[in-house]
Amino acid sequence: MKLRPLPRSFFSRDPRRVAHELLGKLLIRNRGKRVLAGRIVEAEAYLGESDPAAHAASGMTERNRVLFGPPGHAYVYFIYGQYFCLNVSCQPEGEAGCVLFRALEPIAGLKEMVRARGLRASDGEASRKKLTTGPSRLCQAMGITRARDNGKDLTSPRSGLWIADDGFRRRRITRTPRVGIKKAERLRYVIEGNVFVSGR
DNA sequence: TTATAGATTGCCT
DNA sequence: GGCAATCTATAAT
Repeated sequence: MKLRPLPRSFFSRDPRRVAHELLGKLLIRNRGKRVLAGRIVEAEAYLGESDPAAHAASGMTERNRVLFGPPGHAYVYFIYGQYFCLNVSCQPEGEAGCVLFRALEPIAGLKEMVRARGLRASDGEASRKKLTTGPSRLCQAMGITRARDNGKDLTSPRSGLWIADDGFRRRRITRTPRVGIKKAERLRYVIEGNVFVSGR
């Protein structure tokens, strides 16, 4: 399997375009000799300061500064007192915008993911499906935290967290409203029929 | 199968 | 002080 990192130019575009084209790509975590990988099956676009639901809505703060930096970098935020969510910055430097990773299909490092999620190998299919289905679940499975990963360059394998094209060609893509957002724009992108897409 | 409550921190008004 | 781009367990149907 040949893995090619996505170039920075891929992310220097409108988040809607990036979210759509990210489906089917791989999110890869290298931890020492171990490799964790999942295929992106669900993502949401968040626009810049014009998007009231985006963290960038009211300008740059200490928390969201990555969103205004160069494209292709990890924006990890802490939510509900106990969870993390992973985004990748989009648009040229100076302009905000990002894509939220909402669900992966586990590809490599399943045993590690099971352990990181606090499950047991014997837990069965129902819980196996919940391994990386949901923005905070996938962060748990891949060991993504704000302290460790916020600001990392996702276009470089050397950062230990990166995005690759392995030649996979996704099938049909559906658009729906974003999860937990009142304004009902269809900025959520999912691979149609994929079992690992999150609920709602 | 769906509905609801509770967890628990830090960001922003 | 209010509440969030969530998840889990438990209860009700």
